[in-house]
Amino acid sequence: MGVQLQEKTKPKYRKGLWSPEEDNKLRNYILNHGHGCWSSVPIKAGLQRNGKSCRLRWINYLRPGLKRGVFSKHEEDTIMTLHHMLGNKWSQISQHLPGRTDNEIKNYWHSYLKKKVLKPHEMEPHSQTQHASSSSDTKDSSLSTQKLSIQDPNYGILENMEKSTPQYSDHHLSQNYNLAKDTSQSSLPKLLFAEWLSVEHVNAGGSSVNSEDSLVNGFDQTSTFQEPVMNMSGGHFGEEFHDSLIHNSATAMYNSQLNLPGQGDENDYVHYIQGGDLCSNFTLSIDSIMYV
DNA sequence: AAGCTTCCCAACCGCTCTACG
DNA sequence: GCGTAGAGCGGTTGGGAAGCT
Repeated sequence: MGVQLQEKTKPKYRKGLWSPEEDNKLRNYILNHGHGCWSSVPIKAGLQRNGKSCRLRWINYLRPGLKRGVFSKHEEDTIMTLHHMLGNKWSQISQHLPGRTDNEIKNYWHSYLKKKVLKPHEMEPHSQTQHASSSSDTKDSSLSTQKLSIQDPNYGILENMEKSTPQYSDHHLSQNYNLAKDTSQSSLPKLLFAEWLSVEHVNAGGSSVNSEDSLVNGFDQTSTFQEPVMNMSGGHFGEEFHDSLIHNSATAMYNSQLNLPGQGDENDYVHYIQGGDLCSNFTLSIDSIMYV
């Protein structure tokens, strides 16, 4: 009886944190075969997990193109705006933040933005110069500093390497973050939109990005980050928000000193964005420049 | 130095929705 | 129409790291 009952019980699935070996198994399987039916993935991949757990791990951690790291001011603003409009529709909000998962946004909301909404008068002064920090206490300040050190445009795909081989990330970061450091006195996390530009265009613009960096694990991260493209007509957002996006993007581009044809002042960049020339010429979406 | 507290975030849980037989 | 399985979503939890006393 007892034995029969035991035999009928569901198989014991492993729970808790994923090991690097499990990550590798899952990643390799999905990259080679696709996920298909999630319930069959752990069996075929040789994992002692249930399909749901595999799906979550892939979506929130292993999926190529994930950004991770500190949320930028624009991401933060986007979350605040969309949350005001949509409520706790994290999956919908995440659709407007490429490289961010709903879980990540949800966590960020509960750990930081919610407090910011509740206590705007206390949080505001810090948001001007330290929006990456979760609060004004010392722990969060130090945390933000720590997190800024790993704010890599390719961090999403380098994260595993960074965790297992810190020396790699140190080297990599020192190579690629001079610009981010130089362009911001304010310790704001910045994701340069050069990340989404083709290598030729980036190099032509005076920025140096190793072409190999955009091809990791056989994935073209550049193209990965270009989708989904935000509705430029403003259909997703109010007109005011849309205009501010355009303006902020133009300002960011101006500050980044890209060599765009006919560049002059920030207004030229606004025209590029609004006219669509930028997107067609530089394979750039409005989503990507939001992160500058 | 050690114990306690706080916070972050990865992961789990439970629910709803959809597709299919 | 009903039952079942799979997928997706949002709420919640718990481990661990960091700060505090």
